[in-house]
Amino acid sequence: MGSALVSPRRMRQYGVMPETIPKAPGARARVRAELTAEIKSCARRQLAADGAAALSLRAIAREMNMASSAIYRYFASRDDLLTALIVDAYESIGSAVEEADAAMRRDDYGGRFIAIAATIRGWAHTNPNEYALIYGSPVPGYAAPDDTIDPEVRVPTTLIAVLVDRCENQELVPLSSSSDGDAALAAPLAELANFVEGRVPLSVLARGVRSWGEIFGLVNLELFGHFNNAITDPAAFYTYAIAELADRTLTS
Amino acid sequence: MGSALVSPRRMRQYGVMPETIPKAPGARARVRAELTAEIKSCARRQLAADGAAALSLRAIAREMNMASSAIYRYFASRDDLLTALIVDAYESIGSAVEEADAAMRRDDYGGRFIAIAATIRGWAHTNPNEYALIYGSPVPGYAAPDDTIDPEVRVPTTLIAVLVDRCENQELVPLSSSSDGDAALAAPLAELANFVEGRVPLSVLARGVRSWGEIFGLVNLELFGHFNNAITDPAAFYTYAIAELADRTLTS
DNA sequence: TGTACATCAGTGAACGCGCGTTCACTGATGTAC
DNA sequence: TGTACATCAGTGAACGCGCGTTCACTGATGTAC
Repeated sequence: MGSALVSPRRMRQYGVMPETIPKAPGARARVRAELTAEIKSCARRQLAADGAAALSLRAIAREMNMASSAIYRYFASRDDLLTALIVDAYESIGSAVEEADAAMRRDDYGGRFIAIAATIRGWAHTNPNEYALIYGSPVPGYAAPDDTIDPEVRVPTTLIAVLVDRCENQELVPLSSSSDGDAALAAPLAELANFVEGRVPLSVLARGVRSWGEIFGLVNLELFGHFNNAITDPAAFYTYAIAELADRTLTS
Repeated sequence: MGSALVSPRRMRQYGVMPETIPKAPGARARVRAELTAEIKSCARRQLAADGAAALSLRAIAREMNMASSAIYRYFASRDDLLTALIVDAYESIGSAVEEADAAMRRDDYGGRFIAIAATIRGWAHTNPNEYALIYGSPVPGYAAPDDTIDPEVRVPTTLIAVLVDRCENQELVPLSSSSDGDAALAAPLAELANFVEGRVPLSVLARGVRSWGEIFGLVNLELFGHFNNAITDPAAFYTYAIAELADRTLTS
């Protein structure tokens, strides 16, 4: 593997970078990145088959025709691999949601909201076990490190951005029970309010959180089997529900 | 254990049933029921410590000072025990919710709704791992048998009962977008509609499902850690949210 | 440019562990007559 | 009523398995001069 590759140093001497010759980071680094990715995708396949708790380094090594000890060249421990998978999952759904949002006209607030909500369900259906990994019950004995926070926050941040844009760029008709509720909400939503820096009234922020809850609640209930024998067509119902939800979240 | 007990047959001869003497089902059956319960409560403790995937028959036996093989006198397999725990958890939250509902005046629809929603969150906080067991990601490699359906359905059924009562006993002002939506909802909600036998308009039924989603969505997000660094006081926010939700679910 | 050395990927054996489940058994409890 | 037999709870050893992780090692790739 990589036996015909030329070293980065030699490339720099030549002053050229032909397509067939690996780029700057070096052949070894590239192969390393590829194998790291392959381990993760293999792990993801295993995740899909048996869930996070059953994730096994030995099984991955077996599937990759490596010694089980070789995995430790790429991940320091099982927990490290799990963290990488969690981060990847958050980044994956985060990008999907951000792209869906970006594809809509900026001032089509309802459209953006619906696009985001639809993308969440779509991603969850395409990647059910990664979804369960990040939005299902926490893996026993595993404590997520701080690296997961930033990726985790991308979805709710995108949702909040819609609210912010809606409030900043359109004349805001105060939402029905807003004036009464704002005082009661100041303390409970303190952190979130600090994040949006007053660009969104508390009552609207509260609606945003409730929407966040409803979206993931519906997806959870469906994906984890609680709609069986009750909701005949979950996709159609979801479409209906998020249209209504967009309406009530973004208009007075 | 039970060495001084008198047999049921002898009791029947005596014609008396002193408190100190075991009742009809027989001493053995009673001890058996007690030990079965003890195994389950021990398993529940283990669940709380390490999650469902880590549930171990050997660990339970160890904690109970039994041979690991003895557990098989009470549960045919690990999956059987897991099923029993799942059924118990559903029954537990089901009873809690039904009792909370029953404690309210029948025609206080908002109060009943709020009581139900508050009880769900309360139960989840008191029994976080049982909650995760039934509302979190499914246990890998475990397929819930049909015995779990009836207990599972108690919570949503109680919620629906409030809607039914509300629609049957109060003059119903049609909910805003109901007339338009009903056609689109007929197919997706067919099974549920069949269950309520037309006592509730489809648009109201849809609101019920959405509420169900929001309630469990909010509880899930909070319990599984997604409110960290965002919602400062989840309990207060939840109280606010379900009050609003009750409003929008039950009034026009 | 070629050579000497350092870095790194991957190996295979081993450690120590816990698991679910089966089985032949002992002894206590319940039942029929 | 007491006795003979059947039922059942619980034991302890064993089977076969997979796991995460460590370690000393080999050989290939990259680097400095």
